[in-house]
This record gives sequence, C-alpha cells and structure tokens, in this order.
Amino acid sequence: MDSDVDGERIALLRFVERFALALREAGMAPMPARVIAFALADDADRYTAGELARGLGVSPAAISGAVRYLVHVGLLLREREPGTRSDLYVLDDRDLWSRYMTAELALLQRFVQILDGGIEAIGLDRPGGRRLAETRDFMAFLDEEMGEAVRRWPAERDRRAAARSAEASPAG
Amino acid sequence: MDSDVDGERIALLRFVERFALALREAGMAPMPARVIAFALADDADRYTAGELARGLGVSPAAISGAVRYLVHVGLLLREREPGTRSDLYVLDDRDLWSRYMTAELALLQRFVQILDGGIEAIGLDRPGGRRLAETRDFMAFLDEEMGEAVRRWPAERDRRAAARSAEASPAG
DNA sequence: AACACCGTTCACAATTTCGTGAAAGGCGCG
DNA sequence: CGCGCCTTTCACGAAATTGTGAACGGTGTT
Repeated sequence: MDSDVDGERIALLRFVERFALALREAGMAPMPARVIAFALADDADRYTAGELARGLGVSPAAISGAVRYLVHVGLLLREREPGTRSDLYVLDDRDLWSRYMTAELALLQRFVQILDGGIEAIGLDRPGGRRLAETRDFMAFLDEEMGEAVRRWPAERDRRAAARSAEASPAG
Repeated sequence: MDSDVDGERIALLRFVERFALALREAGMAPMPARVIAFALADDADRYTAGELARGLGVSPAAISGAVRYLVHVGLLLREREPGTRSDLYVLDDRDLWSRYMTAELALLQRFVQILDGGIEAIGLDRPGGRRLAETRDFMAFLDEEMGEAVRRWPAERDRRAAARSAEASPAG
C-alpha cells in the first residue's frame, strides 16, 4: 500500500502548524516558526531553501527571510557544499536549543541594562525605583539560573536519551 | 525649584517606552507592555484604569484590554475598594515575577504536549521523530529548571535586597 | 561566452493588529 | 429614582506585517 506517503505528509504539515502556532505565541514570526518546525520534524538533517519551500508549499521568497532569522538566532546553520550553487541549512541538533537559549538570554541582559537606566533616572528613594530594582534583580537572577541550566543541558540530554533507549529495550 | 515634575514625567515615559519595547520583543503586545512598565516605574502601588490612561496619555479604551491581559498573566491584581465605583489594579510586587513566570511555564508544558503528539504521529524510528523527542526533553528540562528557579526566587530576592541596603549604608 | 538554475531582493496586495471615538453598561450618590 | 462618573464594548480607520510574484544577481555548466 506504499504506506500512503501523502497521508504522512499532511500529518507532518498538521503538526508543523500546531508547533508553529505555539512558537508564535512565544514570540516568533509565522514563517520562521513553520520553517524550523518543518526542518525538525521532517527526516533530513539539511535542506536547501528550495526544499523548504516545496516541503511547506510556500514561495521561495518567504523562505529567504525566515532562514536568515533562524540562522541569526542559532536554530539553523548555513553551510556551503563545494561545487554546488545552493546553500544548505543544517540542523545541528546536538546543541540546537543550547544555542537558541543563549541568544535568548541576551534579551534578559538587555532588560537588566534598560532597568539600570531607569533606576538611575528615577532613584532608589522612590517606590517606583525600588520596584525597578527588584525587577532588575529578578531578571539578573533568571539570567544566571537559565545560563546554568543551559550549561547543564548536554549532560542531561545524554542521560534522558539513554533512559529512553533503556526503556525501549530493557536489559534489566 | 519644584524639581520640574514635567521633566520627570517625560523621563518616566521615555523609560516606559524603552522597557515596553523590550517586553514586546519578548512577545508581549504593545499596550500591556506600556501599562506594566508605567505601573512599575511610577510611584503608586495601585491604579485605577483612568489613572493609567491619563498617566500614559492614551484612551481609556486602550487600557481595558491591556489590564485584562495583565491580570490574566498575573502581573496585576484586580481589587475593589468597598464604596467606590472603579476597580483598582494592584502591583503585588513581592510575588509579581514569580506569578508571571509560572504562567509562562504553562507555555512550555504546552510545547511538551504538542511535541508528544508529533512524536506519536511520526515515530521514534525516524530522524525527525528523534529530533522531536530531543526537543521535547529540552522543553521539559527547561520547565523543571525554571520552576525550581522561580521557587528559589523569594529567598534570593530578600538576599539581594539586603545586599543593596548594606551597600547603601555600609556598617562594617 | 551564453545559458540555465537557484536564491535573494523589491514592490505590491491582503490580512491582521492596534488604538481611538462613540455608545452602552454598572454603580454609587443626590 | 434619576443623575453622573467611570469603565467596558463595539465598530471603524490607520498602521504594521505577511506572503506572493517578478525582476535581479551570482554561479556552475555546456
């Protein structure tokens, strides 16, 4: 029955839309969200821009900006195979999310800077200034904690992957 | 000299815009971002909708949806003083950010659910499925780590506040 | 050296989102 | 019980964003 590849494809695209929707709620633009969702869920580990466009059924033009953003935030790597005329967008899945979170943490540091400016302008002798200071402390704390978590992730990932394969083939 | 209150007000609004811009990059809509930035930085610890509208120089209509969202995510509390006809929006600054983060963590749990569905549909025997599983593990890990960090925050906040006042009046 | 192919950029059309103004709804007060 | 104030809701106009189609640029191929 050829394991109807068409049904699998629409199931894949359905998941892509669901996942992309959640990514959008987390602040990502629609097209980058779709592209990274598709790249993750489909089976290749490297795609040309054209493959992404055909796979998602969107125009190549829409891919361009999306992959630029995704490369910028570290979710895709751009590579070039010698002797070919198209860039390859690579999922470096070992450190994918670490890199992404590291980029996200920069936003937290920006919060801290902006708040420092506000505290200086308002002064710690005012209720507003004290609240900004407390907010600043929280952002800095979160930045430290998440930075440490990201650093722990590689080891944790291996442990969970091992647990998953142990569960798949329990040896005792 | 009356410490020109007008200059202070525009300085305040300038900070509000800067802070709100960063909040927008983190995914918040413009008006809620401005409202919470203003509420934090100004000196009152409770505001009516009208005060927020006048303070920001926007229409009361714009406040309505913004405060509904902010109450929903836990950044503002709605209160009602007996014998008055307007709700009060209160900054409960002691647990403000803890509550907010807790709400944010729900999004991470949703990621995990969506990814579980995708893994089931695609299967762990395919590269895409394995990548989704790794992504799922990361989201779950981050959820746990951030949850713990949020739980540690109250104690950490007090420690940092104490350090700040010690710095302000060094006693030895 | 001209061709063919692929990705990017540009300008446009369509959708969505945002904030305002006007009308409606509650609630306390006279 | 009616009035007045404050908030909310609704519909609209404006502005920003999104994705497409067409032209452009670069690169390998014949």
